[in-house]
Amino acid sequence: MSTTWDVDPAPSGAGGRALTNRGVRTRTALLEAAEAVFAEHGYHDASIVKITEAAKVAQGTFYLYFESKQQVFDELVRDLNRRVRHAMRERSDQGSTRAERERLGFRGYFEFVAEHPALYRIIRQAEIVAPDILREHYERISIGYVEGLRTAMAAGEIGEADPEVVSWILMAIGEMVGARWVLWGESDTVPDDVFDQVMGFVERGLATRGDA
Amino acid sequence: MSTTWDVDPAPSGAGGRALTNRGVRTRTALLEAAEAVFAEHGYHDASIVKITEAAKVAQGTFYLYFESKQQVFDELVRDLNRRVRHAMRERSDQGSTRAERERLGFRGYFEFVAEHPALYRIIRQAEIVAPDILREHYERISIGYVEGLRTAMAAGEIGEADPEVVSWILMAIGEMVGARWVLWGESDTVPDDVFDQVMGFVERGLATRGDA
Amino acid sequence: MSTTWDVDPAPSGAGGRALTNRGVRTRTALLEAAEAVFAEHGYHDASIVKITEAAKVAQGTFYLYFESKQQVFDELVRDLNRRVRHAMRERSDQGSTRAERERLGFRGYFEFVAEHPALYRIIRQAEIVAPDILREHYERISIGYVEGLRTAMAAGEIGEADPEVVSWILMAIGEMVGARWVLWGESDTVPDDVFDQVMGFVERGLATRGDA
Amino acid sequence: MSTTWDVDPAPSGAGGRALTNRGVRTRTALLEAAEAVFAEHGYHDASIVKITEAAKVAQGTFYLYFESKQQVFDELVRDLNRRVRHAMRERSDQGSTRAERERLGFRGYFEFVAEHPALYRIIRQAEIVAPDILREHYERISIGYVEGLRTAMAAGEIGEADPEVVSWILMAIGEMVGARWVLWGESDTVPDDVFDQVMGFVERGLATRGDA
DNA sequence: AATGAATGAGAGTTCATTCAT
DNA sequence: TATGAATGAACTCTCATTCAT
Repeated sequence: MSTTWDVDPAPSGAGGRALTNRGVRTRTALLEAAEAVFAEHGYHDASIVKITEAAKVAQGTFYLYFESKQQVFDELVRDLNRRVRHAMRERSDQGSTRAERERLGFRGYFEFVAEHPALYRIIRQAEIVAPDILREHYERISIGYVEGLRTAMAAGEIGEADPEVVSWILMAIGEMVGARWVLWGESDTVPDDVFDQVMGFVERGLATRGDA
Repeated sequence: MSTTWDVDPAPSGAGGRALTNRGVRTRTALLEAAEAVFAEHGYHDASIVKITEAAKVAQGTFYLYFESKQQVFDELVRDLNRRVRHAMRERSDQGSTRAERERLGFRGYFEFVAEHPALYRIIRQAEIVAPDILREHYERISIGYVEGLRTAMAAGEIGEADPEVVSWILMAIGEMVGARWVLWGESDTVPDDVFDQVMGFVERGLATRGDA
Repeated sequence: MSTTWDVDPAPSGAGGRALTNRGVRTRTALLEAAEAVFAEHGYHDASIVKITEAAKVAQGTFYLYFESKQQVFDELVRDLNRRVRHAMRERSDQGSTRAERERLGFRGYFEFVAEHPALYRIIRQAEIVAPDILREHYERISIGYVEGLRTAMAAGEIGEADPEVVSWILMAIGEMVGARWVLWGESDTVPDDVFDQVMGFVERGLATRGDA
Repeated sequence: MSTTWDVDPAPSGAGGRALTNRGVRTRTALLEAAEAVFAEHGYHDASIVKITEAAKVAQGTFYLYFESKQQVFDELVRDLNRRVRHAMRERSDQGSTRAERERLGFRGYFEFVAEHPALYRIIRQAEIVAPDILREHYERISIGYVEGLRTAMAAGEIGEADPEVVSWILMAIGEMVGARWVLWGESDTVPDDVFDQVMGFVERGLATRGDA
């Protein structure tokens, strides 16, 4: 079920040129440094100097691997998207019932946020800095959701509803709760009682009219 | 029930000094210009030059009324917060049943977004540029919600649940749906079928277990 | 007979904005500094830092008055063009016979080169850096020549010939002799014997067939 | 009559080391690439990357054959000088009378310019980039002229005059007319009427007083 | 109250050259 | 002989802020 954009592209240099092993290492170092720096300072206050310093390479080296500051950012957002989706899918696959998979998926998402607060902030900046890629990001997560929702509806496990709308609602909840209780909160994860409240709301929202 | 931060503060100059009538006019012009410029270019690409040009004053004049670029931005976000809450409350007050008020509140929010897409973008930038004020923004909206939810729960109109968690869920849904169907969408408002789907989910989520 | 491009344009800032007295002074300082720096280092090795240092202003100040390095250069070339033509015309106007005016014009040109070797080098660079403006430069000088040549032909003082072609020949000679004997030469001016040789060639070249 | 600097020097590597066949091929490729790149972009905007890309070798390879960017440029100018002189001489040798040789020489020069506009631009840049070599360039052409002029004077074919001065005048005319009518002009060569005008001026200029 | 000239640090980016393989 | 990664200084240009009038 994996689509083309799930595939991790082979790393290449700024002109699309192939890389030696050494080149791959440097590129990775730069990408990781960029991730950290963007997260800490935000897109605009992240500078190439800071990134190259963090990667321990000279300024010019940056441009051997990326065409511009914007380009690394874009790549980072796409990369993050792949990783979030992977994390969620991996977790939810372990559940045996539909509801359990739902819970595990959310848990997986919150854990991901807790582990990569850096990346979370990057996504949020994309609204201004790379709007197209942000939409792509949401679309992709949405598509994954829609699939599962359709199956569950067909099986009568959840009520009939427009799966696309529902998918955006679920994303919304995940993102906001993640921000409020993981990023801004004091604890490292969404507290159990809050999590239960959230899942309660979601389950009722998804339920066939008349049960829940 | 209005709290202190609901009150529109009397405008003052950069040093907190009182303003003449002329001063008030200039300040207002600058604030409006800033709003437009921040919305169009984003925080970082908005420059003082652009703002003062739009306000038709000299560059130096800016600093007679604001201490820094950051400060105008903060003020703008706070101002926007007041306006959104006002718009929502005004609308929902016109409903007679709880569910109707809920619907009207959401409608009000989406209309506000449609009319002020500019301001919506400003809020989103605040995540990076003025995180404290952004949290303040959400908290205030949350508090308004919580009030209403508590009353409704007491009246048995909706199910028992942690009203704070629910309030954040409602905000999440409003914001994401607003972005997806109003800002990025082709239409000027959330299409009726989508709106119904959203409200359906919300009503089920809020419902007492066993009804809906 | 002065044309529009002979008129010295009122100095203005980068955005075309009007200048205060102080502004005019700074602009002039920058222009003079640019002239010196371009001449000494050539277009590419002339840097804004060097120019602003020479003008004793901060780097940013440069951009209050000029939009780019290229723009100052263009302006400088145009300015120089005005000055060369003025110098030549002024000198040649003092002559009483046609041949004398010819000699005085050349003398004026060589003197100008001797006094402004800086500007001479700037012109030469224009070939690469601002080719359109360079052609403009030659065209304007040519036009001035053509006028005088036509009159002289009508009066039978020189032979019939295409005045435009002749004008380019005269420019060519002036420029090359100026480079060879003034700029690269040891003396500060074209030695008398060389000058006489040059004028001899020119006079014969201009002469009506059969005399000289 | 050929002098030492007419001899095409055996190609060698950066340290003056001898080259294998393969080395010679690489070096030639670089030189040709450099010619094209300098001509298209000008000295400063020509980069080693562009040159090595055009030559299809790696960046580092450049420095196996040349010590610096400047050095290739110098070599290119010298090479060009050889070729222009060769082209002119070859053409003028075909004439039977002195005047005919004169015409053919000019024609040859203009044709060369038309065929190698690229190289023409390189020469012009040398004024700033490699002034000494530019003077060398003119000197060499001048010397060739002087020879011929002296012979013609001795034979009474042209008037007595300082042959050096005359040679610079002739170069001046060739260069300017070439620029004006070949490079900037619409046609591929100097139009016949212009050419006749030019040669008329030159012949009169060279003539013994009293004839022409 | 208002102007606009001036500042200067810092941004992203380029490029001739060197070095390790 | 050839590669291509790495360097780092230098470049042009922007902009929030201050200052003199």
